[in-house]
Amino acid sequence: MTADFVRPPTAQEAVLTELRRLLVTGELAPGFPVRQEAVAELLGVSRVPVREALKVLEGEGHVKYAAHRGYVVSELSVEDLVEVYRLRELLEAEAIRVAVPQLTDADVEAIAAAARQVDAAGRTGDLAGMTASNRDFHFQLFDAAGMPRLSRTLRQLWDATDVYRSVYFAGAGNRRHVKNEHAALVDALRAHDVRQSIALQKAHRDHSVSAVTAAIVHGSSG
Amino acid sequence: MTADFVRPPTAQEAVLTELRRLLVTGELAPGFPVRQEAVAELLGVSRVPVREALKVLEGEGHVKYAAHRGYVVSELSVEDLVEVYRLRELLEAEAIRVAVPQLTDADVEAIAAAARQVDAAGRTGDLAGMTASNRDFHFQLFDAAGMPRLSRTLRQLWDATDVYRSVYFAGAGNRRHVKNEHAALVDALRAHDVRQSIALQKAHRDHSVSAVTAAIVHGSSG
DNA sequence: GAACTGGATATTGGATCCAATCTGTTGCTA
DNA sequence: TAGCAACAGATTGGATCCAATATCCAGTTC
Repeated sequence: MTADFVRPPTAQEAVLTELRRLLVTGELAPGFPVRQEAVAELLGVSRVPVREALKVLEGEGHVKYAAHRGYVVSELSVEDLVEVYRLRELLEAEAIRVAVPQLTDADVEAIAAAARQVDAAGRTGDLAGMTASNRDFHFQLFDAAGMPRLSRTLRQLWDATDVYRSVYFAGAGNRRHVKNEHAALVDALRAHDVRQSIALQKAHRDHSVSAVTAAIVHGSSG
Repeated sequence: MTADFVRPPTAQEAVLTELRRLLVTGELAPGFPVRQEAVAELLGVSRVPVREALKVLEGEGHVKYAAHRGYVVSELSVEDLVEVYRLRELLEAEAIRVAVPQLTDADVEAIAAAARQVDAAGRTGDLAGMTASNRDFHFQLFDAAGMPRLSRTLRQLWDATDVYRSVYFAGAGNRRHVKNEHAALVDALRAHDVRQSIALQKAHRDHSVSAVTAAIVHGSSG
């Protein structure tokens, strides 16, 4: 019997996972109301676990809630996006500052492996795979700082723009950029060069921000 | 009829407010399990809104959740505390950097008024009043940056240590410190002096960290 | 005596039902 | 026609009931 299949211990978790997927794929699009009954029926559960999952997503900013009016998928304005990237700049720099000096060879290799996975997913045009392994690449680095609260905050910030991120990976030119930038960052990590790592991460981030900005101004009706 | 009392539109909100109060006053002490039934009975509601409120608190890190085992009030280790203060340092500096140049006279006066309220509460020994108006003092400044996500993140960080904060205000010497430091900060704000404001906020924060650290190592059994 | 098995109890998880609120529409009135 | 009241349907909020799981303890086996 294969042991790598774990059914979620609770329905709330299963609902949460599925709602996250619907949000990042855009099947639940920004601005749309989330009908509890519809979600419950879709997933074959009652509304109770749906409501608990929605409360989690509300805390993460993915949906907005108004009493007796329900949940709506959050829309990200350009100002929000700029703020998210500014906060990421401050916090990712801290994570790198702390993590890089204490990276082991095994850490670096794991990060490099994630970079190769991004690349592999890119070659097959697997957008979901790219976003997942890209996230893996960056958070292996951030988590190495050993600051769980920092990691959690960074995850929230990344989550907020996840809906729009896949548009960046859709462009072939961007994919080539990503590959080169990841490779350069791995080199800097291997050399334990903090300044260079921070600079490369910043450049990497700045490249994606314009693509995501464009996605927002075109995608949103307002 | 006085209009300043608004009953919460939903029970979840009422439960959330009350649970927050129980957490900051320590009536729900770190490490203790939160029995849904007990909370529900205490507040005269069913377990459903209690569970939704607990999911919010879980997202904020106030309680920890394990499936089928329920919620436990989070404990803050000294490492957690150090991390929280480091993140505050980074983010509060940013808030001040953005807010101070664009503070209006009215903003400064509102902040100064909050400082007087802290002082007034201090003279009557009203610890809850002190923590509340102290928070008001600082977040009027942070919010003036016009960065809602930054404000939200800072609130989470402040919340995390709120349980332990009142011990700081309990000392008469600390109260005098607070008064002087708030006054100095208001002067710097009035002068629109960013560097000085950041420095004073840092000193202010550093003074409280040792008191809170002491509270943790004495209060916790581990 | 240590480890395991089975069941009793406490607690959480989820489904269903009903109440409260919101939204859109119809019809009335000025 | 503009505005308002009343009603109907849809949707959310909450209470209750039952199921699933965990914990604890007694009894059994080796």
